[in-house]
Order: sequence, then C-alpha cells, then structure tokens
Amino acid sequence: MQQSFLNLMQPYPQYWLMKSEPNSFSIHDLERLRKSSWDGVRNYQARNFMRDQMRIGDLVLFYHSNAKPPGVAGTARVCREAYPDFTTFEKNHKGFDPKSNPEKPIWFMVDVEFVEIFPRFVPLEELRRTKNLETLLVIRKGIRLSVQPVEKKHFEIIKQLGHKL
DNA sequence: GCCAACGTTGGC
DNA sequence: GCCAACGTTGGC
Repeated sequence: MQQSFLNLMQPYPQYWLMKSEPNSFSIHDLERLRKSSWDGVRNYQARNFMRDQMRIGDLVLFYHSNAKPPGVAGTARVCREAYPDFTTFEKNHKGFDPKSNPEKPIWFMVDVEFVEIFPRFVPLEELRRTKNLETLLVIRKGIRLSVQPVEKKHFEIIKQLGHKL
C-alpha cells in the first residue's frame, strides 16, 4: 500500500540500467529486432524493480556486461510492462524453472524497444572516473544487480558521454 | 532462524 | 581462467 502510493509519486519517466552479456544479447541484436522481451532475470530484487516499478516510457541504459570492455552501449525504452517470463515454463529452455508455473509465475519480464546505439561506447572505467557519477550503482563494489535504478542526472551525464566526440 | 555449502556474476 | 562478492538452498 505504502509502496504503491510511493510509486504514484514517482516522476516519469524513470531511468534504469539493464545488463546483458553481448555474447547472448547485445544492443545490436536489439537494434535489429527493434523490440524484445527482457527475459532471464532470476534475481528477486531485479525482478521487483521490473514488476513493481517499471512503466512504459521509462528509459534504459543498455549495459554490456562480461564484455571487453564492459560499459554502456546505448539506450532503450520500456514498451511493455511486466508480465510472466514464459521461458521459465519451457522445459527445454535455458530459463526453465520447475518452481514457476503459469498459474503462479515467479519470474517476470518487460519488453524494451531500441532507442539508440551511442556513437561512442562508454566503458565502465570511464564511468568510474567521471565526476558526479560517484553514487551510480553499477560502479559500486559488490553491486551486481542486472536491473538497477539510475538517477536522471546520471542518465543524462552518461548519454552525453556517449555522444561526446 | 542460522549458517555452511554451493552456484552465479562479472571485472580483471 | 581466476576469484571476490553475492544470492540461494537446505540441513539442523
């Protein structure tokens, strides 16, 4: 109750950072598809952000994790709010989770649409040394959430870095 | 409810 | 490939 009231107080759009390993799904894949479900999140905190907070129109920093180098590759936009991650129901799918079923789904996903690939990739190392990004979660030690909230001012700084010549 | 063991993430 | 730091699981 309290939580949903607070949600109504949120200014929109909200801003997020979402990690994907480019080996399995990169921003180039999203550019080609234009739009994709964001399946495979298997962490409760990340799920809660998607299920309870993400709204259509929210903007997303598309982060390439486990890449050389890791960093922000571009942006995307939430175009469908949370619904059950159906890959958990498919026995032969990598995302299969026997504890989840269509009557009582555990895992959720949103859909995102392609916005842009930054003209200039912004590596993690640069985020670390950029002034005014000190509280950005992705550069904090020990934080490995694959879906994390980002402050608007941080989003804008990073977008600028991505466009800097 | 504690906590050890195990599995995963993800930078390096 | 290594490994630190997490998160989850399951025995008790």
